Amino acid sequence: MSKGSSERKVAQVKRGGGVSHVYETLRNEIIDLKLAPGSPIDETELSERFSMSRTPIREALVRLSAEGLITALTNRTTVVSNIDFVQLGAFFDALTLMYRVTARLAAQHYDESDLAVIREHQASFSNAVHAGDVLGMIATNRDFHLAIASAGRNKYYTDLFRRLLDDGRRILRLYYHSYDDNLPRQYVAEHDHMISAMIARDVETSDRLATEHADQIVRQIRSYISADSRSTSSITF
Amino acid sequence: MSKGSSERKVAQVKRGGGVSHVYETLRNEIIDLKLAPGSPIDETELSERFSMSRTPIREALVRLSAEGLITALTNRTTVVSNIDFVQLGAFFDALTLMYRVTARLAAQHYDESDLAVIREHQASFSNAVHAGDVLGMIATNRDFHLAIASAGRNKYYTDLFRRLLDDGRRILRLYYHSYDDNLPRQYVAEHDHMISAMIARDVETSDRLATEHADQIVRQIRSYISADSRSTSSITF
DNA sequence: CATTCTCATCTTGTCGACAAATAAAATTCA
DNA sequence: TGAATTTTATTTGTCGACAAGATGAGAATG
Repeated sequence: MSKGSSERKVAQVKRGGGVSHVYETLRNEIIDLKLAPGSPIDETELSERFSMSRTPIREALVRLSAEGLITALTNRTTVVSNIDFVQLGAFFDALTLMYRVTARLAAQHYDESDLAVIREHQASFSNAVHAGDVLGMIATNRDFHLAIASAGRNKYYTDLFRRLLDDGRRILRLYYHSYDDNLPRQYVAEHDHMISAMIARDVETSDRLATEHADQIVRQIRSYISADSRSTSSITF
Repeated sequence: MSKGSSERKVAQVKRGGGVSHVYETLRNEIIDLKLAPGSPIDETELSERFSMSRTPIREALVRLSAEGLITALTNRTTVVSNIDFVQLGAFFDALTLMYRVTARLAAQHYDESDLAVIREHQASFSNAVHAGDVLGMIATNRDFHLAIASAGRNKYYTDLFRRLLDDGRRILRLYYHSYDDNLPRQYVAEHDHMISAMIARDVETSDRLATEHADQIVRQIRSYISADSRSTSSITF
């Protein structure tokens, strides 16, 4: 713009690769609450930040909008979607059901490669817990459960579960300062039990353990919300 | 382009309204199989057809891609997604579960306005059945069940259910020529029973009826597929 | 005659610019 | 002073054009 012709494009990785980069970057920032709910998103600003035209930026935003992570008001500025506390009950309901269903299906359909991936994520989660890395816990926990869902071989459940876990990440991120110290260790053990039941191809036990795990997490989040004074101030508009 | 300056834009409805028009038009054409699975989608061609630039066309395509209705290969032409017969078991599984869950929740949470909408769609379905309008049946049946899902007040379930019902529309559309004559009438009766159970707020009966209804539909589709010789030739990709 | 390389053409991905719509600021009028 | 209205400015939606990558035809070579 100002420097002239010599500066082409620094990190023009691939033709079409910039879009997914913007998409994933923004997606992570939204889920990790680096972009606060309700904060406006300026296309021109992003265009400068990623040093690319508004067109690919726009495409990434459309994708995020389709996922419900941002809300696009026509002709007005688009904003980061709010965390919908009104639908919290629906969230817990669906989350619990997906925990159960994916655990059942994983016990039925998993193969050795699935198991390897699951164990890997469980190890990462365990590491994050012992290191006291709360953000790592939240992320690796999500990956662990998503790996179980993948082993279940049902894309419909996997897709919904991913959406739920990501919404959950945002909520947990909001309350992570009060993240308890002993609960994560318990989660590690519960994960191990779930893996054992899956290996035994024991559908009913897998279901039961998943239910308990889900109930535990729901209870945890509920207690955070009721204990935290911010819960009311976060309910915007 | 050639005529000069006098022709501006004929149906420039609203600024930003063209995108959703393209989106919905293409969406319906894909679901109704007017656009065959695997058929290529040319942006320039659509640009001429809707008499607008490629930019809004592209935005609609990104949305459809996010929904999984079209598959975009980078730098290559995008195609209408295939009906995934490999995942058919997963489809039936998720469909049945959503029938059950939404019926349960509707019995718990519906209000009078929901009931009115549901009855309206049921009437439309009934009309389509008596008129022998197969395409109308498929569409109104979808709307009926989606209305029940809405009454359940859980956006996660509603969104997944919509996706499932639309995938189901494509499959039914593929086999509609063998659509049986007496089954639809039975469906009308089953729908009425489901409404009655909902009004009685009887969760367990709603669940049971939904399960039976789902099993019936799954059985129907399965019989079509096994009876139809096209089932193998349609497995493209 | 088959195979590989080259080149032309076509489609997509990206860009800069302009127009419409909205939000903000300034001005006028009661 | 305050409310209504005009003006300005910012931001989004759309456009036409160009460049990168891909597809396919035809030439060249073995």
